[in-house]
Amino acid sequence: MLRMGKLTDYGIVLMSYLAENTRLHHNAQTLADAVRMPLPTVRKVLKALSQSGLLNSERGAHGGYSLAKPADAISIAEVITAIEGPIALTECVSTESHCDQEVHCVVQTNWERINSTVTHALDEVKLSDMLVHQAHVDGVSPIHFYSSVPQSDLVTKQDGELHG
Amino acid sequence: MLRMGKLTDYGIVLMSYLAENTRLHHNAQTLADAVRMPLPTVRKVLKALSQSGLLNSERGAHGGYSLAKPADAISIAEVITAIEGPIALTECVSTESHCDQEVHCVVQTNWERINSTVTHALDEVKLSDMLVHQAHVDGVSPIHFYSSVPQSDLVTKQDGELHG
DNA sequence: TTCAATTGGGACTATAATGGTCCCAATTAA
DNA sequence: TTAATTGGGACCATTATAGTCCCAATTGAA
Repeated sequence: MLRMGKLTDYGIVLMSYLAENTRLHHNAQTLADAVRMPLPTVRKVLKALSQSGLLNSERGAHGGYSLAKPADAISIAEVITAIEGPIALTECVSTESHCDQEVHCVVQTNWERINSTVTHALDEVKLSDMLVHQAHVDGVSPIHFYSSVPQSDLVTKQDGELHG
Repeated sequence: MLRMGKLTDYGIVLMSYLAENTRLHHNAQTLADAVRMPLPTVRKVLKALSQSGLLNSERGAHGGYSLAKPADAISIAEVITAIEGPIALTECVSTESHCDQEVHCVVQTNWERINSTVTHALDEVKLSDMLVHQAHVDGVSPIHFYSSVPQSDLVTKQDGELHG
């Protein structure tokens, strides 16, 4: 099974949500509520997306996040890369690889081709393509953006509860 | 990073080797030697490939493995599936998924599309495509089929360096 | 028949990766 | 100043993976 981390899935969901509500102000707490994920995890994902330049962030009171580019200019590949690092199916095509046999490795060349094939495929799918219901459904509430991810796992333990 | 297990990489290498030497008799030990991987691991991978019908196997003395189909009829997707199970980028598109929100989950539909895009891409690459040097090099020894995978294991993991 | 060479089908363990949580510093507005 | 908020980690528990090993079943040959 080709795998992608859960955090990346969260990332797609969050980005999709932001793509839908570009006007509003979104801080981590708001997003966590809207998407029904635990705040700490949401914050982690948002940080990664922000660091990669996919999100603009503002600190301080009234801070928050917003898309750095239009939704049709953000590809799924970018989101994946933001959270999981460069797309590389095998170690040998990653930049950190230092396999001694590289020079002789015929397989590597082919992996690179496969890899770029996949990367291209994921690059053609834009964030805006994820908002299908825009065209099909009217009046869909944000609740429909819930992740594919297990709610059962999501224990709501949050670190922001300092007020007694 | 989109990940694929090392065992799958081994699998590709082994399959490639078998595709090159279709005539000869190949038992696990022979293959392990040819490809310079530890025997137990090679056996594990060969079992998986055999179980999925990509390899024919013969038991008993003089037993061994051979490709079940011509190399141009075996896709990379098949090999991946044989070793890692069905290709599914996220849990929600896998058959074992039991996400309560599935009905409401708009994202899922899109993931399925992305997933099939990737699957198709990997389906178009055949095992025979991995044997590039057939056309370019003459007299290449099996040694060139070494895996992309760690001889000296990759321990260079330092991701703590994050500053925009 | 008996033995040796193989694959089949696991079980098992140590290690690495991941998910998830939490803490505190820096920033900003009121 | 104080409260709200992001930034940049550290930390731990759980899971997944790689890798090894064992023994039964099969087959060919002495």
